[in-house]
Amino acid sequence: MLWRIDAASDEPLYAQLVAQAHLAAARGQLAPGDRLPTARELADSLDLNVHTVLKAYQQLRDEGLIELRRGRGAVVTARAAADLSPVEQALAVLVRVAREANLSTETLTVLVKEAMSR
Amino acid sequence: MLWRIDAASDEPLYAQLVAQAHLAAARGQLAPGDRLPTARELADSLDLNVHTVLKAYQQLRDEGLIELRRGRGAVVTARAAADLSPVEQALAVLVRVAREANLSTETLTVLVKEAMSR
DNA sequence: CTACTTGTTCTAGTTGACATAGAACAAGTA
DNA sequence: TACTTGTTCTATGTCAACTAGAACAAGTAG
Repeated sequence: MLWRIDAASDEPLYAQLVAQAHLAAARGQLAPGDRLPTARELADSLDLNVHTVLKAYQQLRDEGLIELRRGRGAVVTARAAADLSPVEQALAVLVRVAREANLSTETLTVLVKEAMSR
Repeated sequence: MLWRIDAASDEPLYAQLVAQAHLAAARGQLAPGDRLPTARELADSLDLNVHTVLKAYQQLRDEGLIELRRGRGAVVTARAAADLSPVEQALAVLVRVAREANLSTETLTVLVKEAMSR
């Protein structure tokens, strides 16, 4: 899969990695059993710190997308096959109506987090 | 309107204020022509710094919800009547499908910001 | 068994956004 | 004119994110 990181974004680097992995899995670019690059490899190629990548991997593990084993690296789990297309569709709708209401990205983010915490 | 601020939230205080004002306007608790408390007043009652409140007010002005005038304070604009119910509905859908896909709030936030930036 | 790989854990330092604090100022109100 | 209130400026403290380096543990591969 292709990793695209925006260092200028206000979104944490590790969170960007997590989101990208989810999208890749949803698009079939990551199949169950596939291996992600080792943390040290990915950190090298993206010019990030190993710890940043590891934080992303650990969150991906918490979310059930990968398994982590010492000496072996990160392996995509069976559960990773989850279909994200409903999410992308819901996202598109949300963005459209939010724009119509003149909501800033920041404001919308607060609303999303609030809605998720309920 | 009632202001509810969560100091423990990872969401910036000013952003919480902005989101709350939008919700209040959408729910009719803020009608065009209404005045918000002055920045100094609101800062006092919420135990925040004036600058924090002013930052929220300035963003609300940028988003077209209020007008700011020295000596007078913050007045809700006509545009504030925008209906947020489509947004709340879209939010509910998004949260449901995101939960089904096991996405964390953090991950979903990245996806939202990415979608808004396109 | 041995050598190597790779995630885990620890400490430490830097940076930038957020929030606080205080002050002077400008533009409007009464 | 006196007062209110947003605007702008400087300064400071705090915290998460990121970087950095090291030692360690558990697995892989020969």
